[in-house]
Amino acid sequence: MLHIMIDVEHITNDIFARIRSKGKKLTRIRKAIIRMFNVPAHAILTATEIKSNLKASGLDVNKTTVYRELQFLLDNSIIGEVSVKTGVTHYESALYPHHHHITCNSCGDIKDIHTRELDNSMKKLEKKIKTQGFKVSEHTLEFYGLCSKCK
Amino acid sequence: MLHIMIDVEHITNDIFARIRSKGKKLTRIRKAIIRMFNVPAHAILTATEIKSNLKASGLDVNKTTVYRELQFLLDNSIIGEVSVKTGVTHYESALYPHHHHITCNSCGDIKDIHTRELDNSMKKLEKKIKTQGFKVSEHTLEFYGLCSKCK
DNA sequence: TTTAATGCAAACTCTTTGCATATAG
DNA sequence: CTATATGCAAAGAGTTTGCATTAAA
Repeated sequence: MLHIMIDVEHITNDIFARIRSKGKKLTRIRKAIIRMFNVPAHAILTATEIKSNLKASGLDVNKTTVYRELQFLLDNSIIGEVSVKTGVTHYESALYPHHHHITCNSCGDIKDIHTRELDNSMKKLEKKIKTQGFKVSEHTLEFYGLCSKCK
Repeated sequence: MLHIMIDVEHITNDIFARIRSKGKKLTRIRKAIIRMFNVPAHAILTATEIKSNLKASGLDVNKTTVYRELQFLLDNSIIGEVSVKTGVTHYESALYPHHHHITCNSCGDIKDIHTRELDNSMKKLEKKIKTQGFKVSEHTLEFYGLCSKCK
């Protein structure tokens, strides 16, 4: 089992500093959402989940604000979209090492997968695609199946 | 460049036979949509695209019918969802060899990618994931970048 | 003739936009 | 103060549902 250490506090402070330096504001809501994404367990969240998490912690925020905040965080490369075919957009921190996901087809739970053994053949493949006319900037790899609870 | 020969007519007839044997009906609309997916070029389509393709060929079909037909084809494993993060659900034939896609971030065009060189390490990886409690049933691999026209 | 498929209207979810108000810096 | 962020209402996509009608087998 590969463990990757992540200094959540350091990452979070970097994000806050970057936002300040751009003249944008660090509101309670913004800070709460950024902290929600940047936890050791690496949260994968939808707009609705963020809204209810905020409510649970005493912040009753309008859904419009949540969507606008997600757009802001996307624009500033603080979060990214997760490519899972569930119909609803999922987001995750953009500041964690490159990794992939496995989604449980039964309960919908999503877990991280680190696939260093694939990285080399993946790089070769992207070069091959490049020679075929396409310039590859990123890729997503998603696994689907049943988690230990559901199988 | 790897070419894979696909007997479209044979695949299509198999699908038609399967539908008949289940007591479902082969309507003009159903046949037209199935043929739309099962072409040598391997179509990747949205509900809206299907509706306008049908209209172009003289069949003005209600959008509800298109969505219900897509659901029917999904339920019968005749098509599958494509995992691209564009916000709209894309579908493709489920009866083509396992492959992946590259999406152009500029024009939205999607092309097939065959990645046989990756298959072995992918299988190993899925076994590894299995030992970690998850039962993997499928995976998606999507590349994003710029196509030759847009770069 | 019987079951499946279709059209239409309406509803529902997710997401975005316009505008007035509130708040961080 | 002044730009940025927020709330509210409304609109817009994409998709689904209920019910009456049509068409395939």
